[in-house]
Amino acid sequence: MPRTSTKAAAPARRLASDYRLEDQVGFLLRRAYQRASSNLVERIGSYDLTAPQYATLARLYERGALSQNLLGRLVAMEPANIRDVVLRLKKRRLVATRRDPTDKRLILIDLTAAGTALIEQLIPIEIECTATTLAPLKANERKQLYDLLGRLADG
Amino acid sequence: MPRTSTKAAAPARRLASDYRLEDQVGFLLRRAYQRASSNLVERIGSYDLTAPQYATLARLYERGALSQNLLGRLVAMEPANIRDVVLRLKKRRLVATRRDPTDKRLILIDLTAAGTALIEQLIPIEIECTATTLAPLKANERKQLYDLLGRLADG
DNA sequence: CCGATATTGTTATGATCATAACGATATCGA
DNA sequence: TCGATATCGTTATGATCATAACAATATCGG
Repeated sequence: MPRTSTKAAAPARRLASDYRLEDQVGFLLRRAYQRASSNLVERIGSYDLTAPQYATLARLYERGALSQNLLGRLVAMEPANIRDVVLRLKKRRLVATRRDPTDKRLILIDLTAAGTALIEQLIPIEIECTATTLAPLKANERKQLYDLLGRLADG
Repeated sequence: MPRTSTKAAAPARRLASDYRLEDQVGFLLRRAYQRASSNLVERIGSYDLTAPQYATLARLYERGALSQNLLGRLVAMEPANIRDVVLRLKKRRLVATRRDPTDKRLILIDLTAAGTALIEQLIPIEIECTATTLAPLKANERKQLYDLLGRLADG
C-alpha cells in the first residue's frame, strides 16, 4: 500500500506572514495546466505526440499552410521553439515545408497526407480529453472558466 | 511601426469540422500560465530567479525545512526536476542541505539566511505581480477563477 | 530611390518538464 | 524476522520554453 509521506516537516517558524503560494494565480495555472496536459498525453501519448505537437498539427488542420513564424504565434510558441517542433514533425513526415515564392524569408509549413490523417484521428480524442479535464466543473462553470482564462491570456 | 504579419494563410480547406483549438482548456491554460509567468519574470527576473525557483523558496519559507521529495510535491515538480532546482539554489547559497538523521534516504532542504532575506524581499513583489495578472478580472471573478482552477488541479 | 527599421528564421545558452530505470533505505505483512 | 513492496534520490533521455544575438530579406518614409 502506498504511503504518502509527510515526513521531515520542520516546526512552523519565521515571520509567517499571511502569504500562501496557493493564493498566487501563476501557481494555480501551472498546476491546472499540468493536469490538462497529462490528461492529453495519457490519451494521445501512444501516438508519440506531445501537447504542443498536437496543437501545431491542429492549427495547420484548421488554417492550412502557414509560415513558420505565424504558426508559432498561433500556437503561442517562440520562433526558436516552433522551429524545433516543426523539425520533429517534419522528420516524421507529418508536415512538409517549402519556400514562399513571394517572400524569401518565409518557410511555409503544411500537413502531409499522413499528418492530416493523424490529426483527424486525434481531434475526437482530444475533445473527449477536454471533457475529462473539465469533469469537475458544471456546464455553466466551464463557460465561466473559458471566459476568465481568455481574458487573462489576452491581457 | 511594427507590422503584425498575417501572411501566408492558405484558403480555408479540408473537412473543417467545428473544432477550434481555442476551445480546448489545455491550450487556454497554457497561454494564461505563460502570461502569468512572464509577468513574474518581468518583476523578479532581475534577481535571476525563475517562477519555479521562486515557488521553491516561497514553500521553504512557509514550511521550513523539507525533504527534497516532499518539497517537490509541494511545488508540483517531479523528483528529477526539483533536484535540479535545488542544486541551482544551493549553488547560489540560497538553500542548504543536510541528511535526515532518522531516515537516511532523505535530504533536508532549508533556506539560508541569504535565501530567507531574498524571499522576504520578493514576496511583496509577487503579490503585486499577481494583482497585475488578475487586473483584467473583477474581484468576484478572481474569486471564481481561484475556485475553478483549484478544482481543476485537484481533479 | 534608398537608408532606417521590421520581420523571419537560425543559433546558442540555460532552465524547466516528464518519463523510465536504478540502487539504497524503510516499511509492511505474514 | 524477513521477504515483498514502497519511497527517496539519482541518472539518462528527449521535449519544451524563454532570451539574446545574428544574417537575410522586406518594408517604410523621406
